Amino acid sequence: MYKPEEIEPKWQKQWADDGLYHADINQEKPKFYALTMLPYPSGDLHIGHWYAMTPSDARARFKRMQGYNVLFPMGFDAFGLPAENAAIQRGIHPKQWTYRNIDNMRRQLKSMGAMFDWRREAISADPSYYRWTQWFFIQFFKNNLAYQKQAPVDFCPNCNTTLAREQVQGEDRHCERCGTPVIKKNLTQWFFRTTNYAEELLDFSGMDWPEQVQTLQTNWINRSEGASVVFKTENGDSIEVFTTRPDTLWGATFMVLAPEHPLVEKVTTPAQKPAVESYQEQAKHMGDIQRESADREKTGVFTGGYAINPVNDKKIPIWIADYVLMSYGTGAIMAVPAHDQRDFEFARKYDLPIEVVIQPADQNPINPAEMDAAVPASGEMVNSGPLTGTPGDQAFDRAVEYIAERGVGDKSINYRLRDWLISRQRYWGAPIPIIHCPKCGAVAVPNEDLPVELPEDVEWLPTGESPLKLHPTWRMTTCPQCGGEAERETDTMDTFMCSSWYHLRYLSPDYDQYPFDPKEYDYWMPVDTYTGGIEHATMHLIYTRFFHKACRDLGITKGKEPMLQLRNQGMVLGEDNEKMSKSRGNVISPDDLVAEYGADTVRAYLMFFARWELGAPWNSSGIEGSVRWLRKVWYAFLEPVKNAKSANKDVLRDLRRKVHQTLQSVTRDFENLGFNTIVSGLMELLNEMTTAKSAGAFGTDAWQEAQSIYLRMMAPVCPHIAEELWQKTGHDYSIHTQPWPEVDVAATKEDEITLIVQVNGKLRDRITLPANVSEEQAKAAALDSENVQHFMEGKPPKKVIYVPGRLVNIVV
RNA sequence: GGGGCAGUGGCGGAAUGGCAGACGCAACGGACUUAAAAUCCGUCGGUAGUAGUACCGUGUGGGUUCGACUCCCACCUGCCCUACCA
Repeated sequence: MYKPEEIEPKWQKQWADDGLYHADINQEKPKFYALTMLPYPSGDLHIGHWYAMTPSDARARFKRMQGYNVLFPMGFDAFGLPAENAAIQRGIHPKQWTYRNIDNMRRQLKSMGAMFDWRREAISADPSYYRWTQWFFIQFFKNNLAYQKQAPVDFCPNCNTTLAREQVQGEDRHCERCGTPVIKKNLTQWFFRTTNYAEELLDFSGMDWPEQVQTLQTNWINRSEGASVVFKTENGDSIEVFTTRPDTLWGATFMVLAPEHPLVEKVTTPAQKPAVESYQEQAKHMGDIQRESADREKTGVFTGGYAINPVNDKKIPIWIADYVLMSYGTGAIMAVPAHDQRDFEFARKYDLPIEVVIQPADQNPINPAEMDAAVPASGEMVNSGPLTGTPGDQAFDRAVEYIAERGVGDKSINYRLRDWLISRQRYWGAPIPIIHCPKCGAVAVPNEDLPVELPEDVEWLPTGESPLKLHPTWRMTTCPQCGGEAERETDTMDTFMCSSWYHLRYLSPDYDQYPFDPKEYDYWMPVDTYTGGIEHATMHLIYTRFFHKACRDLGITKGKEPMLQLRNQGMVLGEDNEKMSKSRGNVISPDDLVAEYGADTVRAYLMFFARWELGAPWNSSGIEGSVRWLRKVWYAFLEPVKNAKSANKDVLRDLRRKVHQTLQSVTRDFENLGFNTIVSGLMELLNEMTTAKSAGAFGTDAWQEAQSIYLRMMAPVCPHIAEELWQKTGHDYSIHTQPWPEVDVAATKEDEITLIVQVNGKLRDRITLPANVSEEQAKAAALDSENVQHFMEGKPPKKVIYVPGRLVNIVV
């Protein structure tokens, strides 16, 4: 009887006692760093965690059997808001809540039978971990990669904290964590200079990452080429604008500033002041959702001020309007109503002049008075002073040259990517290691004082405000520079900061001289295969790339990228085809499944039931297929067949062929992470083996070989039953240290082939021929076929196509 | 508005441009059983036919090719990302 409840705990204990999955530096072997995104300790391991981790584990095991020294670590992304919510709602300290969950989840992870090297576990909420998170912050701070600025930032009123731009999602601009629509607040916050790396982050060369992730990141960074041009106001202030159409500069008939633009106050005339201020007030109170909706009618107010168009010295009015956003470009635009739809609408509404300066070749001369929409196409420059007559394909470059020569602007590249806002007004995170001194300003906490530990004696108010702000003593300290009274920064870091470098902490979680042991780094990095959900495409995966590159420039890390190959798994939906959630009651619990079927069955089913990168709805009866498979394997290998015949040579040769053909395809599928066809290939081979067994193959040399190869192919998928059967069939412990079997190419060759015969591309017959048949013989045999002749209707063949080993196609 | 991904039986899915539907689930028929479960055997895209077999069939319409689920173009549907981005 196959009893997973007995064999699984037994082998898990044995493997742990023997340190079977310990990965240590070994210069003799090629290394392989397999990494799967670490879980947040929310309380229970979800079937989605299993779906993400099991195939990654199987792939890591396969690599190990191939002879690689494989590192496959696990840890916990342990800081974050749910812990604090538990504190507020249930009165449990976040630390207690988190570490209790970690204990439970570690137990659940162990029930998977994965090859995690638990000695390398890292928990981001441990002071020994966040000490280095803080150290990284200080390196960034000292090298001008971390800075403070006041800006209108996104704030989640439910989570009571600011968010990075990436963490605001969807049309309604909601919080990534809780779904509440965010609001804008003007606050002083800490940022990392991710924009310094915008250009480099667009370079995916040498990386084996899914196209989709590259596209998502490329779109997110959104590089646009144009020019920056400086306009002067009448009293000499500069207003810089960014434009992608410098060739339309002569058509700029007004300027628009964002309502929050710092120059608004200066350019506004006393007469316009009341109108401007009331518009600013209105813009401030309007939600971003309304404000950024493109179909809203454009509104704005004249400031009374004027600017000079630097190419033609024309005096043009300065307006403010909320369709110009302070957060993109310079927060100011030159408006070219003839060639930009937004500016056109605005000009028509407020009766501002429209000047045509581009004439596309395929259109009739444009008359501004009759236009009902802007003409955004490129074309010959007209009414453009010295550049009039410049053809469309040269217009951009000539215009840029012209403004550069006159010193009023230059070519410029703009990105939508923003600097990463890392301040969080929360308790349960790594404190930002800064001391604010009234004399010295923001001063980094000295290295010897790290970590800045979170105080444990804290209280939560129902408001959700950070207890660090309210703590009676923690906040008060002295300035490391002048020794005077000073205050600690009370904001903590975005948890994405912790997860930007966890792959480095795994290398040496106990090392206390540096974030990682350089020897370990040199051996293991970079990560060879990284797996996780695609939802991190524009968050974690951008942050961690930025982090690596920034650290590289500081001499901390090496190489272009931290993760060479990336693969994304899909999502397991509930049986009702909806996202699993407690409120829907469609949650599948891995603990229940393991109790009912055993871990190997769950692993096999998760790898089999869907294309990994797509995911699929769960199917409770589908798992029966995996149950039957393992039961059949058990009996096929252990029970001798009753009244056995003796197998003939054909049976054994066919068996060997199928075994080695399967080995070929399974090896390829493991390499390419094609997990569903690994399992289906093994099922198919088992069916063949069962047939061979009843034909008397059991116990023969060919059978022994088949069995040995089968169990080794199965070992990465179902490690427990494979180990048990390996032992029971007389092999030495452990199957997981065995080499991956080698394909006997000669054995895979068919000695007979079935040629399909087509007439005009339609299947008309199948003929069986010796594998070494010549082209002439094959064609002759095909033409000889009765059915083929029937469909040729007596016509002579015009052409006969022969694909060796596959088909003959007769064209008549 | 811009960009991306996907569309194959009742379901999940398979198929280096070459036999569409491997493998599995469900369903149906049968064997074993007093019965059920388990197990085993068989059927399982549609239409016509007792059958051999024929015709149709991979979202729709075109194209390339001796040959298209696969490559190209257009469209439809669904999902995801993004968006007054200057």
